[in-house]
Amino acid sequence: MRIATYNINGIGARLPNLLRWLDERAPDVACLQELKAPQEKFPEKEIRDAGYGVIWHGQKSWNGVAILARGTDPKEMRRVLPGDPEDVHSRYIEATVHGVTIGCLYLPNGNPAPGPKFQYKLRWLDRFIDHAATLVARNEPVILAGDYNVIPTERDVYKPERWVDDALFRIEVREEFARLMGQGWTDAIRARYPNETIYTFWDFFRNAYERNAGLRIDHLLLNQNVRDRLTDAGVDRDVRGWERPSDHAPTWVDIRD
DNA sequence: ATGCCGTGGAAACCACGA
Repeated sequence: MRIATYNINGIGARLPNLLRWLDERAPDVACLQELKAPQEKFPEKEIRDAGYGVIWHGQKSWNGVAILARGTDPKEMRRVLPGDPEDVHSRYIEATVHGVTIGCLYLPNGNPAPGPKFQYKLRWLDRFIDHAATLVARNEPVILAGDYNVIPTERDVYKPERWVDDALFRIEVREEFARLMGQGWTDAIRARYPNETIYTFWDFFRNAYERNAGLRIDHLLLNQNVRDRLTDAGVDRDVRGWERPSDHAPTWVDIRD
């Protein structure tokens, strides 16, 4: 069973790319972020015609998350991150698919830092860690997949010294991420490739993809129940080189049945 | 050191992203 996360940066502009990726790679579950579409403008028919059941939480202009499941409908568990009724950003949706609980998240960017956006990011991370604590110990498989907007370590960015003041790499954010991992999650890409340079995002400009000036910010965290079932993990980095690509590449895990 | 690019929405510029 392959579970992928893919920040598509606008489902309107990215639909052909998304449909090609679903057709060629056939992930069993796909967590999408940055739909950038209101609820009623999500291309449900095209997704279903491609063979996927789907739930989504849209928002005009920004954010927006979805969970696709091949040949079945994801069973929705929640569509907001608990802890702040006044937070109206569409950044979290959670479902079970074939007995696996899957949280799909789009963590706030947080730039510029410091500032209100950075404070929002830290608050959101705090709420996310609280929610993750309720999931990590479950005696059932749980995977938290998405665009974390967190560079976990120096190995995960092409030039760490340039990013120390950025909201994706600031020490407060890295410490929060480490606190989350301390609950007992497994970073699947890092578990599969302990010592390699792996990126999931390349900026649109300055030929970042061609120079491999990337970041690893899309993550799949596995709880202890599912960790031992991990057989493979990777990044579909070639998708970043397709026509009209997102700036992120699909990132995935394979889980033994 | 920096939105130089890309998307969406509104209205031929701006907000936002990382």
